[in-house]
Amino acid sequence: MPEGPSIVLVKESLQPFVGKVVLQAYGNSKIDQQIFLNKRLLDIKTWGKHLLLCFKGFTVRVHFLMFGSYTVNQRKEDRLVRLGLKFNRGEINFYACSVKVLDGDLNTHYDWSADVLSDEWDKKKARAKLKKMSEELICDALLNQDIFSGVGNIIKNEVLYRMNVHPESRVGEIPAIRLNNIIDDARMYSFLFLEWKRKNELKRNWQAHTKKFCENCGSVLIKSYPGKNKRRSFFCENCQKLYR
DNA sequence: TCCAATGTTTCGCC
DNA sequence: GGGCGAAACATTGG
Repeated sequence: MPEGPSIVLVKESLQPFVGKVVLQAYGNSKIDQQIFLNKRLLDIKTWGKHLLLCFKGFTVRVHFLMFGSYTVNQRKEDRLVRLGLKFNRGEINFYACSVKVLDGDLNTHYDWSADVLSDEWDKKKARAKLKKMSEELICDALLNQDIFSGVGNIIKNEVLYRMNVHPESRVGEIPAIRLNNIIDDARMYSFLFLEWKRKNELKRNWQAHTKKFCENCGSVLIKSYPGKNKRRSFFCENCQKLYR
């Protein structure tokens, strides 16, 4: 569920509710649920891993974290609903997610150019941000949502494998061309992820994530928890160059 | 059966 | 107050 492309698919699946009016809101989220009553769902957007339900004057941000889920027109019997929105025809239910209300103009809350899946994605800005953190390891930088909003651990592992760069490489030591390639591939792979996930063949296309062997050279892939983030990394010491 | 894990925020300590 | 790490949250597949 959680990486950016998966959230785009959630958005797509909820399109039938856009333009509809909320008749009832419920659930155990701490937000004031009165605010939804008789309000029209105007639009659904995403910013990286954030799902954004837009109403007049405010937006609800849903973040699925690791384990969040949702159902459409049905409920999970054995789960508490975090936030449910009932419409004239049908309902949306969110579970085990983070829910927050954002007031006013969404554009004051989000820099769309940081979202790797956005039309407004700006790789030059990503480049400039990376320049300011030359000591950072690339495995941490790729997970930085201010730079690569929407990139998660799977995308991180796959991009570094595809670009032949070791996760513990220092950003400032990676040659400019190669760093540019990583930036480009973060976006490119995110779209591949989206289409593979849509067709239910994402896992089949993983080359590094959770893999045992390098399909290029046959070496055993290293599994470790590098960097500040200490997130699971899979990489080939033979094919992925360490810059430091 | 158990454990790790597609994520992020908050809290406590130094 | 900053930096760091642990804890918290909560679900599912391997």
